[in-house]
Amino acid sequence: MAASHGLSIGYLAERTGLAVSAIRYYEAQGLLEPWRNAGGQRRFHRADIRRLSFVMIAQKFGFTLPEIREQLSSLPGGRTPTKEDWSRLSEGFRTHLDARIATLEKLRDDLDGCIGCGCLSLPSCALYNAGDSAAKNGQGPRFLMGDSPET
Amino acid sequence: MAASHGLSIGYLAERTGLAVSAIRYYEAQGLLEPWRNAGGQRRFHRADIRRLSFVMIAQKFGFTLPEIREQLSSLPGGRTPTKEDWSRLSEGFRTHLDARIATLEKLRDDLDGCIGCGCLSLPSCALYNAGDSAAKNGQGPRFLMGDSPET
DNA sequence: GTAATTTCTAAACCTAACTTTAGCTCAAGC
DNA sequence: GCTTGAGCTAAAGTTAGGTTTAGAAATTAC
Repeated sequence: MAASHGLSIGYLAERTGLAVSAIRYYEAQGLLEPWRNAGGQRRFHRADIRRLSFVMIAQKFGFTLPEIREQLSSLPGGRTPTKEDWSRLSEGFRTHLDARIATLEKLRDDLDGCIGCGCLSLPSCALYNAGDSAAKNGQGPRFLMGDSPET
Repeated sequence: MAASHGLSIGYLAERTGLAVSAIRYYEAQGLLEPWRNAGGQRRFHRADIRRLSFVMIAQKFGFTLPEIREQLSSLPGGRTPTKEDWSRLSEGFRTHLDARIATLEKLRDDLDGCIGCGCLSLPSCALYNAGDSAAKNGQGPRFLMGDSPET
């Protein structure tokens, strides 16, 4: 099944746990570049298993496919990550992850200051500005939640 | 502009910073139940500003719209959250957030144990099982990244 | 009273990351 | 050599959370 002359897409799927359709999709996104055999079927390098493993792990850290493609293409000759490459790239994962955690922790701190408050006033409540990695609109919300009585 | 007999959707948008289309969408998702005036236009309670504020905050904590709808409907008579309701609901936010943070911290710990490793072996690498709030498929991945040589 | 703004509905479109379907071709097993 | 199973492509579908568009009706402003 695992032909000596390149791996089939089905074999790769079996080895990585990915769906065949996902592997084709990744190719379309430029994460892999299989060649074709005489009959037009995709053939993969054994190293592509490692490449796909890297993709799967990078996704866990919240990277998008375009970002992962960039990480992969930062490797000399667009090669598949080696053990040494991994050490370098994973430092970037660490940074990315730390930032996500910090954002959530800030949100938690703001929440703690708000649990007893309940004003939910949009102009003043810290929760509205907490955890924004980037401000969305020019103006941002002005608004409130503790307002006047009814209707 | 803010008619004494109910608020227009445009006014609500102005007060909350939400797009008019988003407010209509939230209504379609069951988060709001405006009534209609003689001409068929939506009219909202002033308390709906608070209701929308709650929705916006809950989204920051990672809740989906169906989840937020449930939280709102857990209130007696489907009322808009009061200060007291907020204290109770926000405890749930805290729990939810703590879980998300814990997941990411576990991922970070696993990464730290893996940075120098570089095996990326799918059957044995902790990164594959780290941070899964729920196992995805029946079987799960078996797989690897540290495999045999090449091609 | 008329013009400009809002609002209305329904349906289509958007992004991300895939999956599903349809209709065919290729490859492998016996 | 014939029957399956695996693979191929292109296009459409999926989910979440909305936005955009089109064309019509209501409301507000002057």
